[in-house]
Amino acid sequence: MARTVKGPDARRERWKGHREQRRAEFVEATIAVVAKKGPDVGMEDVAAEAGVSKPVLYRHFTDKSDLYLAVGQKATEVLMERMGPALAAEGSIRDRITGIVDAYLSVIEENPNLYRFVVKGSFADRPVEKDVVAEDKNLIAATLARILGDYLRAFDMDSGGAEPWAHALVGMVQNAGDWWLERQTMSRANLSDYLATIIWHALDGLLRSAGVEIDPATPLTPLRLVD
Amino acid sequence: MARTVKGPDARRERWKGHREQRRAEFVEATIAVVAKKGPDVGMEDVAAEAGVSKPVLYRHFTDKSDLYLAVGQKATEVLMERMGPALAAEGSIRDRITGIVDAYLSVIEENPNLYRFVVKGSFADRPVEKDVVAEDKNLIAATLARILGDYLRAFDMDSGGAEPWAHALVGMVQNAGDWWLERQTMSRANLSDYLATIIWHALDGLLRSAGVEIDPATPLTPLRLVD
DNA sequence: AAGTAACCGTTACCTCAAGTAACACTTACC
DNA sequence: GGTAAGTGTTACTTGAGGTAACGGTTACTT
Repeated sequence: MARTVKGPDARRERWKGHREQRRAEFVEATIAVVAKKGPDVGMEDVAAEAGVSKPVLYRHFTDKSDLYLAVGQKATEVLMERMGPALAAEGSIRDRITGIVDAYLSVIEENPNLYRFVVKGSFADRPVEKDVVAEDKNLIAATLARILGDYLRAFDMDSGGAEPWAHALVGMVQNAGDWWLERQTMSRANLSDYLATIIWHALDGLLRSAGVEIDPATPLTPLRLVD
Repeated sequence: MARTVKGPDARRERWKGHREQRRAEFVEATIAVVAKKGPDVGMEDVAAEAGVSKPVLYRHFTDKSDLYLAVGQKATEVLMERMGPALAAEGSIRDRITGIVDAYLSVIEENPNLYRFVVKGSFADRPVEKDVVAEDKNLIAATLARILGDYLRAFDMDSGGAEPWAHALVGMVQNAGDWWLERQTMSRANLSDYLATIIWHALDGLLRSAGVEIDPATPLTPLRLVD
């Protein structure tokens, strides 16, 4: 009895969650070993950190770039979690922009090696197609583009520029952050403020040129969150 | 007679220029083979393209990253040559910004594989320290920072923001250009205009907040060229 | 109870690109 | 004629990514 109704064989289902969990475990191991030994770790190091030999690792990831990709996604997730509150926060626009930028900077400041691993160590050998960072940046940029587009449409403006805008903003913050991370010649708060100023002025100019006036101190209710 | 005054032995000097020329030759070969076979070429491919075997290549470059670096520098040189005129051009500020951005985009549009090789294929294996792209981006950013700083000082403004500004701008244009290059969903002119708009507004806002008013159509004599 | 589908894990190997050793020949300065 | 630079070759070493082949465990199926 029980289930003679059998789905395709319960032995197959038995592990469903387990595999996911195991992958996550290896991703954690990678992050740990990167934090310890710097961004130039190999598959063997990762396996060792997880207390296991290479083939086991390869049972869960087809490939180095597969692992790297997973790490990148995890990192993006962490990043998003940190930026989410800043995105949704109450307060003036100016302050919210600063908050978002600063959230980003604080994440890379706290995990410099992970950041380098994901951003620099990418491309996992051959295939330029399967770019690891690109995926993550695109995800972030897409999120941003959606938010921007919504706001533009809310003001009855052309939303065609939302995508280039989003990618421009992402690149701007990322590159400035990268520079800052390597030689820290100013405080984080300072940089956040500089970047937020640039963004704010650009945004203000854009709206102004469409005849929309906005006060930097206006709270401007969020249209929607990260979703 | 002649020169019994001997410098350290003329046999050493004899090749001085030659080595430089040879390096340049290999750099050209790399660029050629990358254009032909895509950004994922190995040392053997490069050597073959130059009609020579690997060890010869290694006589002139200590290392893969050494070659990559040289290629990056050459590419940066080309880029600078193309952006130079746009930097120095007469015309309104707005137009000049557009010109500079468009010059950049046109270069990556014409050499997509070289661009990918330099930007993505970087990091030449292990050493994250010796980052290939970073060098070039820093060079460009430094040039920009100098120009910006000079202008800011000319207006008696705090020039401390010039460096972050420069890195922000570089990242912005680079990332937007990257996105555009992969999926060309808008015309180059269109993107140039969007980016120039962002930059112009940011710049305008910065000056405005310091009480300086500037007309986008003002020619604004260049303080100095690339130098 | 026997079979089997999924996992656990190992050691020892293969592969391929980066980089090197060792060797031989050429040119022009000394 | 000696030698310091360069020209070039084939054949090797190295190291990291990735695989083969083996054996053990668990819990579902028959």
